[in-house]
Amino acid sequence: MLNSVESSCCPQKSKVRDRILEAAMGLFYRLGIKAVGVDAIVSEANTNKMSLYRNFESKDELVLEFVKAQEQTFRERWRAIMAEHAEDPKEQIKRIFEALVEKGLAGGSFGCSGANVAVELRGEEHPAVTHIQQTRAEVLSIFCQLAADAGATNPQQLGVTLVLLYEGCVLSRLSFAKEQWPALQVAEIVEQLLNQNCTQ
Amino acid sequence: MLNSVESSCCPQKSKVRDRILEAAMGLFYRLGIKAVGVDAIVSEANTNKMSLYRNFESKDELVLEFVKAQEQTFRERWRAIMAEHAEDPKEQIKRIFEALVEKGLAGGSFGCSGANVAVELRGEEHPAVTHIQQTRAEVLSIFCQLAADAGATNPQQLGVTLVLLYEGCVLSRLSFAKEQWPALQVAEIVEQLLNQNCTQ
DNA sequence: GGCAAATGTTACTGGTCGGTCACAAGTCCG
DNA sequence: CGGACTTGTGACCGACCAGTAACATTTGCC
Repeated sequence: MLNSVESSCCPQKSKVRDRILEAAMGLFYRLGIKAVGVDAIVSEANTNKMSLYRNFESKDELVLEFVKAQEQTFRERWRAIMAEHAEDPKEQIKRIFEALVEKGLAGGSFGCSGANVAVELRGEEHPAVTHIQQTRAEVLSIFCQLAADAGATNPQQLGVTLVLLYEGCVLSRLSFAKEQWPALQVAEIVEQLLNQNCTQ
Repeated sequence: MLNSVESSCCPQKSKVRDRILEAAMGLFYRLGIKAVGVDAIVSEANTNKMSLYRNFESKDELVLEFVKAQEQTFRERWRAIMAEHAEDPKEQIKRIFEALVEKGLAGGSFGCSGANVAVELRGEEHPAVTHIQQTRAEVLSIFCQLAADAGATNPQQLGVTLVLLYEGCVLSRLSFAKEQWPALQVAEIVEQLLNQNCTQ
C-alpha cells in the first residue's frame, strides 16, 4: 500500500530489484513466460522469493516490466540507427533491416520478445499485451514516415509493406530453421523496393 | 507396448479419441499449449483423463498430433485455392493472400497455430518444432515455384518476398490491434509486386 | 444372452506453481 | 555503539500439474 517513503537519499531503489529483473528478462526471453517460474528467476538472480515479492507485486508485474524494458532498448537501438544516418531516410530503412538480420543470426536469438509475449498471453487480458500493440502501431507509423521521407510515391503503402516485411523477418525466426530463415535476403529486397517505389 | 490388436473390423480407432483431439486442438489454438491442462481438455471433450491417456501417450503426443492435423487442413486449404485457379499462378498467389486476410479477420483468429507452438516451445526440443520448420520450408519453396510460374524475373527473390509478407501478415495478428493489422492492405501490395516483377 | 472391448469413475501420486509468513542475518549511517 | 532498513532463510499455503491404479459401467458384436 505505502510506496516506500523515498528513504533518505537513495536514487536507485535497490540492487536486488535490478538483478531480479535482469534474470527474469533473460529467462523470459529465452524460454518464455509460462515456461519460467518465479523460483527459477530468483535462483538465477542469486536471491530469494521474498526479495522478489518485496520489489514486485506479482509475476505479472514482472512480465509487464520486462516488456517495458525491452521496448526501451528497442527504441534506443532504432534511435541510434536513425542518428547514424540522419537526413538519409533510405539508408535508415536499409540499416534497420540489416541490424535485424545481424541480431537474428547472433547466438541466443529468439525472435521478438514482444510478439512472443503476445502469443503466450493470448486469451488473457494482460496489460502487457495492449502495451505491445501500441508499440507495434508506432513502428508502423515510423515506417510510413520514413517512406514519406524517402520520397515514396505511395508512402502509406510502402510503410505497410516495410512493416510486413519487418514483422515477417522477426517473427518467423522461430518457425524456420536458422539456415533457411528467409530474412537473410531481405536486404536486397528492401533495396529494390525502395528503388522501385521512390521518386529520386 | 502392444499396439491394439486391430480388433475385428473397426476402421476408426474410437470416438473418444477424436473428441479429445478436437477439444485439444480448439483449446491449444485459442489459449496456447502451456495455458491448457489435460483436465481442461478432457472436460471440454466430455470425457475423462483415463480415456485421454489410453489414446495418447502423453500431452506432448497430443501436441504433436495437433500440429500435424493443423498442417493437414492447411495443405488442403492451399490445394483448394490452387485448384480453383489452376494455370493462373498470379491469381493463385493473390487468392492465397486474400484468404489469409479473410481468415485473420474472422472471429476467433489467433494467428498461425504452428508459429505459436514454435514460440511456446522454444527452449525445448520438441518433435513438433522440427515438424513446423519443415512445413515452413515447404511454404517457401511453394512460393518460389509460384513466382517462377508467374514469370518472375527473379523467382527466388520474389518467392522470399512473398513468404516474408505472408509470415508478416499471419504472425503479426496477435501483436497488432485488429483494426490496425497491416495485413489489411496486403492484397494491393502483392498485386503491385507481381506487376512490377513479372514479365508478362 | 453373453462376452470382450471401450469407456467412465474415483482417488491418488509426486511435483511444481504463485504467493506469504515469521524470523534471522546483514548492511549502512549517524 | 545502536538503530533502521534491506536482504536472506525455511517452512508453509492452496491450487494446479501430468500421469496412474483399481474398479465399475457401458457399448457393440457374435
